Amino acid sequence: MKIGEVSKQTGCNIETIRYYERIGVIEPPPRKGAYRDYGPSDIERLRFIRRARELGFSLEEVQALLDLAPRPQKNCDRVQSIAEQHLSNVRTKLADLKRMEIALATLVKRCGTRNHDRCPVVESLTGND
Amino acid sequence: MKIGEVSKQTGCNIETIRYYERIGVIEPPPRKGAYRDYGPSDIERLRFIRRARELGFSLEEVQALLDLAPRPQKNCDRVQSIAEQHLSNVRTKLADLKRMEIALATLVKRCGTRNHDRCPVVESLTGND
DNA sequence: TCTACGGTCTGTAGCAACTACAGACTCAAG
DNA sequence: CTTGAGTCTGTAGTTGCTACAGACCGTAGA
Repeated sequence: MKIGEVSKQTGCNIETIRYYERIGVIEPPPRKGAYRDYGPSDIERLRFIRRARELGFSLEEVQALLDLAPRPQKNCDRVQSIAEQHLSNVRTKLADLKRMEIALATLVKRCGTRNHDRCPVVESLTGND
Repeated sequence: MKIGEVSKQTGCNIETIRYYERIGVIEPPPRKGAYRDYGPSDIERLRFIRRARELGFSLEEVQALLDLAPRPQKNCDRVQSIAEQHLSNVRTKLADLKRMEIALATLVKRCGTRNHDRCPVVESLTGND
């Protein structure tokens, strides 16, 4: 199976797949002639990576999960702790973003009311504190 | 005023200030001898940048805001539209993160209950869809 | 005046996680 | 045998910094 097909089946784009190979997240597949020749297990692995990335795991975390995945029962605790750590990071980011959203929404709203001589966005960014 | 002092007063670190100069977000200040010599308006500008960055504006957006800021009344509409656009991006990210959080929390929770032969995190990332 | 020392200078390289080429090559179909 | 789509390698760009190395500057104390 050639890389274009793999790309279609996994949703990873071609450059990304080669990139993963380069940095060691996936193994270099054998070659059929000059072309990389992928098998079903490569598809699985790439799908795993893709799902994990969609959940916001870093490639480093993905790598760790991939190393633990072959013996899930044995490594469940460690997998859980990676996931928990990541969840807590996500929650931090979420809180940050929420604060940003509130601040921005306030600004934009003040723009709408037009009870001002000056631009409230510029004013607030210029700030005097 | 030397760069170290500016760094303290603005919260931008020294390398970052020089970086902003390099990419043209701030003007190169005059030199006193070999050293950059900043004035109060540089402090203001850097504080503006810092606040905007904290609200998640990209440097490109910050640049645009800085260009518009000197005539706030005239450019209020454009400032508003940058802010609105950004707010909408923030809301998109917020929604994405929220989805991630829910998915992760579900996984981690299933880990906790231990009603499983296999690791639910690995299972779900491996997936069969 | 010499010297030590902290701050500053320039220039470059690194980070994450891709993405985007250029320019060469391959391989199957017509 | 040629065409053309797909693939190959290698390198550079993206964003917003951060982290050096190695040189230099300027001032305070001896």
